[in-house]
Amino acid sequence: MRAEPGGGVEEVGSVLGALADPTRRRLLDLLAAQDAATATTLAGLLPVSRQAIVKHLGVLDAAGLVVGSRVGREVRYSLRPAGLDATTRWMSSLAADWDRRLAAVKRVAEAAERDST
Amino acid sequence: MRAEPGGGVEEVGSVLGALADPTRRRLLDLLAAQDAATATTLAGLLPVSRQAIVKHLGVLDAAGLVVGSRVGREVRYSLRPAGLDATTRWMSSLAADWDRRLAAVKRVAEAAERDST
DNA sequence: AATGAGTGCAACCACATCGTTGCACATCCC
DNA sequence: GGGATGTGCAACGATGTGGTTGCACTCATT
Repeated sequence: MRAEPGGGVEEVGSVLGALADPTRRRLLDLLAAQDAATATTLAGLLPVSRQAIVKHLGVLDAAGLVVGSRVGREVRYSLRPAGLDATTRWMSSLAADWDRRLAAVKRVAEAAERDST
Repeated sequence: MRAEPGGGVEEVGSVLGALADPTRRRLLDLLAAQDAATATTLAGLLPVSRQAIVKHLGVLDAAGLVVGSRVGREVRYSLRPAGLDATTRWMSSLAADWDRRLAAVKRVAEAAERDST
């Protein structure tokens, strides 16, 4: 079963982990630019072997960010709108979450400031 | 020199990498909940050694998400509002970026749909 | 049917990462 | 001063990760 961002805590890590690698981010960029591509094609655009690309696509797939579908003898990979969409939403909520916490931290800092002066 | 999210591409990776580890995310949670804490204290709250905590805090510091300041014989670590703030902003812009691309992908998909029918 | 392009699987290597332990050094407090 | 507490450094081990290569297999094309 593929990871569905927005679900459990486990998925958070898989998405962040997938996004942490620069080659995988480039892969997402490339896929966004051309809708769909095969591992072999992508390997021609990046300075790594096809097998390395395949592994990266596997990680991205496991994180629910990408999907591959077989067409004849080749496998076309493309972005997974649902997964990416969920990820962006989750990121926004995480950002909001942190905003709340930072606000709390700032309040404490200001209170300490007042106490010391 | 510490990483400043919102700056170059390199920092993106360091922040995502820092956030990818569950123990580090818990560390951020704990720091958000109590404003400041030492590595020794934090080690008491998590199932890992103090040294492991120290390393994690080092990674978080390198990503600009946390800061440690010496107070007598102990070192108090706390969240770094500037770094986290920049990170949340960057995440939002990344999300927006993806939204644009996904919209483009969807247009292409719909066009293909029209062509094939 | 035979060749070529594309994929899948497995072994392997180098290196990073997460975790440990042991010990030396600094600092507070009696 | 001397003991307790906290930090810093270093070595080490296990495991994960990014990358490679080699080879077998599948499918299209002629």
